[in-house]
Amino acid sequence: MLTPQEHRTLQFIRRHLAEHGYAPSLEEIGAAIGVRSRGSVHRYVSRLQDKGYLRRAPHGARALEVLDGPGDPAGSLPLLGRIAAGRPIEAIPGQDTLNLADFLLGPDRYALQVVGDSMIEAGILDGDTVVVRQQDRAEDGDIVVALIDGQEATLKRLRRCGGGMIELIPANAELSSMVYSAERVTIQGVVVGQLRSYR
Amino acid sequence: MLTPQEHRTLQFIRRHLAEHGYAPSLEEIGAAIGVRSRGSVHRYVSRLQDKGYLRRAPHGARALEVLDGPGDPAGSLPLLGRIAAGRPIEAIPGQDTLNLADFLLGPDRYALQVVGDSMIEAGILDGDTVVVRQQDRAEDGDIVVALIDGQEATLKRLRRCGGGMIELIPANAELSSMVYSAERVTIQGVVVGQLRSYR
DNA sequence: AGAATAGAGAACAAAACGAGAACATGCAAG
DNA sequence: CTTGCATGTTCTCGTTTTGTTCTCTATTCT
Repeated sequence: MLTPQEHRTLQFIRRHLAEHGYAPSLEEIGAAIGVRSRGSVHRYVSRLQDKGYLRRAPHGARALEVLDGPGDPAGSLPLLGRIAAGRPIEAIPGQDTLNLADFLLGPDRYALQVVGDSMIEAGILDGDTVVVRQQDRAEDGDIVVALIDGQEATLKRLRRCGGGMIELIPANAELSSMVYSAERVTIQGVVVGQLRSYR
Repeated sequence: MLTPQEHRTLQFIRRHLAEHGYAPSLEEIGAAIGVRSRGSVHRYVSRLQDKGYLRRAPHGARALEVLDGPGDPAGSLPLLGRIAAGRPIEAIPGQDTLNLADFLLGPDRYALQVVGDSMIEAGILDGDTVVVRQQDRAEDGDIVVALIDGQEATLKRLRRCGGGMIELIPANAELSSMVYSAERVTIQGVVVGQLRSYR
């Protein structure tokens, strides 16, 4: 079992890792847990390593890695069924678990946070996050991340007009679609998923 | 594990790649992370390559490819930034990873697949999946799973009227809201998240 | 008192860092 | 083809940060 200081150390390392993407230095850990001496911090980290909570490369700066503690989330939700207005919730045969990874993850994917209302009628609201698969081709009707003149990035629905022209259609009646010659438009990726968190 | 500079380098390469479709030059990377010397940048890129985050063709200009880094924890996506129509993709300070579990999972949550268009103006489309937190209370304005007369389940926005009446408001101008006495309505949960997968 | 533990800090070693020179390579303009 | 430019590669140098190993002291517990 961990001592209070060891626990604080591990907590801080986890938090720092989540927040910055890289491990803290001994100095930083010390500042966080209220210890001035790097040597003392070193002792904590060594003990956490011995107890199997951390892995560490000798002499590598910030070469800390947090190992799986007990009780890490599995990444899935119970999928109870379908809800339609005015009916009881109906189970989906053969489908009782929603695995987030299967649902959204995949190779060459990344997330972008959407600013603005240009795709609101496609159910993509200001502040939503879209999952984009990186690729340079898209089909008509796909929602794409497009680069115009190598400068402006935008999220729009794609349609090919005749004559090498490309139409980028917002899903917002207040905005009008733009038509560009194909050379001016580069497709950076296609939206394959979307997610939102309330509050 | 990555050092802070290595991390910034990788983030910038990812973003540049997503936005422009080709890798940045050493000079551009240097400018982005605040290093004047191409040699130093080269060292970063080499180290990222050694650590398995990048692949690189020798002597090819801008011949960089981002691999699925060993440091990317399972169940997460690289969050490259914000996209607003007509602007370059802008990095989000202090936020470069989207952890699906943090984003959507939590205690007492389950998923429901939505059938119908009754919440379309709230960005919840037919076929979307909503994440619901099970609870029997909700605040005005929450989107709730409500059970009417213990029979019909429905997804609506909640509003309390005076006199023990409850209004369930669809987000669809073609439908009208329904008002029930409080006894007839049971709240099953509150929508806390939503996700969608295209194709 | 004696043993165990924690923090401070010194001293050293290794790694990371930034700069910049020098050279190689590939590409495109002339 | 030659030249020039952008780019990648390989160095060296000096500095700073970071990790490692000590010893010393204070505190706690038995």
